[in-house]
Amino acid sequence: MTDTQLKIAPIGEGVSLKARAYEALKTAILNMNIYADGAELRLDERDLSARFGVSRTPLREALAQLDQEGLVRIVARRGIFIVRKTKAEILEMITVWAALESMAARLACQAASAEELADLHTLVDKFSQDEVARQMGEYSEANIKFHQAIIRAGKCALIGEISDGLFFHMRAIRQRTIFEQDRAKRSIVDHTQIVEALEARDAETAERLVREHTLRLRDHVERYVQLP
Amino acid sequence: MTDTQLKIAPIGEGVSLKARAYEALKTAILNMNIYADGAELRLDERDLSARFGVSRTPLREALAQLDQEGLVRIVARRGIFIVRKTKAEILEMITVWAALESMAARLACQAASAEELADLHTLVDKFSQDEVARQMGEYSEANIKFHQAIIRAGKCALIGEISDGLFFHMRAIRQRTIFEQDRAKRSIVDHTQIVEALEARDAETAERLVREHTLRLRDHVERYVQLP
DNA sequence: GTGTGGTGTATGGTATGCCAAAAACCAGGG
DNA sequence: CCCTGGTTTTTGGCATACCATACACCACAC
Repeated sequence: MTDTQLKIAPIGEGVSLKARAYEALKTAILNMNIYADGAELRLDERDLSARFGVSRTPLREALAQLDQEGLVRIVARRGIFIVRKTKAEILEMITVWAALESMAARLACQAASAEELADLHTLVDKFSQDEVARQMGEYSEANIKFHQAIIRAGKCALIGEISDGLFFHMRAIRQRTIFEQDRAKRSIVDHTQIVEALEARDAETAERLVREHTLRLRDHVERYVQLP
Repeated sequence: MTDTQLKIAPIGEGVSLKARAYEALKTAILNMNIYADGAELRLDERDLSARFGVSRTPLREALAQLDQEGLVRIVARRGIFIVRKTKAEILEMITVWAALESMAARLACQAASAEELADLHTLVDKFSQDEVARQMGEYSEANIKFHQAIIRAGKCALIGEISDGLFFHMRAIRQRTIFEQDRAKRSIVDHTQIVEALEARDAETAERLVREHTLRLRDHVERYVQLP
């Protein structure tokens, strides 16, 4: 495919300061272990604006957005605090995730292309063949990819958006690899069955398997994961 | 119950100007028929701040929040535009709604109190008995209450939050009573069956019925509703 | 020592003004 | 009449200054 149009170089960072501050803060919060004991959960507008080199205005807008997304909580004349999700909130997020991904699986039975199904198949095969050699971290990556691929195959952008938000909130927890403890083998079996149902275009079964798989994760977290 | 505590009057509206501007704008947009031909879909920061009697800063923050929620779209140096949802987006919202409410129904089979089930029963009986006499508007109200009651009975706050957002976005459409055209009788049957399944604590059936009910609405909209 | 009231300080909320880019407008030439 | 170029206006983005309140600290009375 030859370009007949002149592609304009993106000159400066065409992004607004607000958007950049938002991304910077989001990744900063993500890469921080907010569950550590001595973690500084308080942010200061003036300090941040000085460190970013921008004024408070765009920074405040970025923080307001993070507040709305639930990553931080802004309290008037008190401060801005990084939110630690409670266990109950985590469980609710997994529940919603189960609802959305199972619906995505249902949709995928109609909407998924043969190529997407092949990709899913590959994802499963890949880490079932040499599961032993894999480190938990790599398995976790593949695990995430698998679930995201199902959601994508459902072709419902809104499900994808909401799920992405949930994934983000849970990443701080998932990093501790607690979720996957002792669940890898069971997951591989589950995933295999899910792919089979998708390939058979069996919506009822695919939906049920995905839902049960994720709700089992929910129960696992409820029973064995302890959160501050 | 006698109050032994001194109830402090809320002196001034303890709410921030941003929050008030947000609410005002939200209801204003809601009460506006944005699908009319001559509808003014453009907002102006300075004009709004003058009309509200507040400065641009809190107003901008309120608008930024509405932007994130998808009610308006802010384009730098172009303007702020009220968003008209496309038909595809409406269909996706109904799909997500189906996923969430069916999960809520499943949860409700475990979590719903006898009282909540009785309330649901009442809601169904109420407008099945004298459905003929009801105006479509009243039916629509009862319809919404029914679905919200199911979600509440599931006891998952996050499902409630997300659903509320979806409901809001669809209200502009629902006001046109297009959704319910020719669907009232079928809905009443559906609702009756749903309540029966809930009362039987039959999670599988309740989930399936709710999902099918909402997905039928989706198909109805897809086929018969025409959006600009 | 303890409680109380005042005062200073930190911090988010708000108002205001300027800036740059996009759009609208306008004048001139063909 | 239409295109073209520049100029003005509009509009959201950003910086800055000030405000109001929650909190901490301290002096003082008991």
